[in-house]
Amino acid sequence: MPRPRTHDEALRGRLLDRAGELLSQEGAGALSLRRLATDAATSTTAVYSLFGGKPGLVRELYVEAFHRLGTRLRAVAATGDPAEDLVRLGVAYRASALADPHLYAVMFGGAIPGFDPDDAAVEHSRAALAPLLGVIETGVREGVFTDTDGTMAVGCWGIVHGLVSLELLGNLPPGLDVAAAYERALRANTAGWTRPTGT
Amino acid sequence: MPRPRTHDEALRGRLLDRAGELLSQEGAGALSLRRLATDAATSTTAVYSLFGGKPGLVRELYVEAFHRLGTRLRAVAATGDPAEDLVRLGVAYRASALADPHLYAVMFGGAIPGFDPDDAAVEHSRAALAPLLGVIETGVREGVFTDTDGTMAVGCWGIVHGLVSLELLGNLPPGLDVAAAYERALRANTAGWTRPTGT
DNA sequence: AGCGGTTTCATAACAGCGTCACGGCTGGTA
DNA sequence: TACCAGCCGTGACGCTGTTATGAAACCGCT
Repeated sequence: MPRPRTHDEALRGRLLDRAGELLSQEGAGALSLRRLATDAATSTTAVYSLFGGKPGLVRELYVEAFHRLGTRLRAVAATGDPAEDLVRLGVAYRASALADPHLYAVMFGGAIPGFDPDDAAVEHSRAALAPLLGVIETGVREGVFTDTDGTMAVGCWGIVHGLVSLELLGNLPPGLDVAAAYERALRANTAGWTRPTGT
Repeated sequence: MPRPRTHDEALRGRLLDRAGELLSQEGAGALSLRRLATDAATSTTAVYSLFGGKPGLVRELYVEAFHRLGTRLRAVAATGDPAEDLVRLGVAYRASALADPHLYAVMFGGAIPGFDPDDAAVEHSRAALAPLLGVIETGVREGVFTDTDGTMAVGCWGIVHGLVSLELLGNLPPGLDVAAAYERALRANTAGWTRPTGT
């Protein structure tokens, strides 16, 4: 009979914790299997037993990262105004990215060369954005937003991700008040999807 | 007297051409100095003489990439309607990125680990976006756009870059008509910056 | 209790990477 | 013509992810 898989859960946790620390504190370049194994008092082979290799390990960090992002987005309280909620979601998204830029780079920046998320992992990324879809659906139902086919969610995700990416990569003009510009850009984009009312 | 620098311009051109080919055809992972040197019938040391190292070589590709992007954007003819021009610029931007995704990854994706563009290189990126600034300025002067402090350009660049990034990384939902959704999202965002007129 | 099959993980090696010290060759300068 | 700064080929160093090998630990079974 094949012995059931009895991986060392403590070792697994240690590796994942330390990998997250290395990534967050020193960036993707510092996340090498040898250093990770040394820091976790094991050898590089353990990573292959537990995760199948470096990409498998990074996949866990990737999924965890979207889990955290989803938690932060779900924590945004509804104000009753879908347009306002949308902007607040965007602000929370940016805060999450700025809180751990290297982790954000793993999610969207292709920071680790050998790693490409599979479809199942990408599914986690979409699940994290459920609050965005919820707010838009509410707004459409209330007649505030004009979206008909889900394109609005794509557009909102696009501008949020794009601005955060540009900021993290240092491509925004120096001296710009990023927080203010970010919020204004989000409000403008939201306005473009908002049904004109007699305000 | 020190002899003036008499770099082998032919060798320099061969290296840059082949580096661009390797990057475009097989991605950032295929761009190794050893392979590049072999393909160009030289040795890796030549890259250090001519470019100072791999980051220096990639810097040339980076600048060239923005030069091409700028050329494509400048080729977009003005229609007289700034809002329409803005969308067309966005479409040209996407076409440029899709034409060479790996090159786009060098520009914005951090595809090559050791490479971070210096300020002068980043300046080239902003220069390539001059047509965007021009269209917005025209729109503001004509009273079509409501931007006052340049935030609109940041927002437009953000949504364009964000959507293109998500598309290239495979994060958009499968089955989506990307071209149509992209253009609709751009029109909505533009509408959010457009002064309401009695249409 | 003790055995056998199976998995985990340490050791050590391999190929590939960017980088650089060394040194021969080249070609403009004096 | 003699010189010598600069280019670039050779070879090495330390790093990376990966893997073949083998010992030890563990499970279910008799």
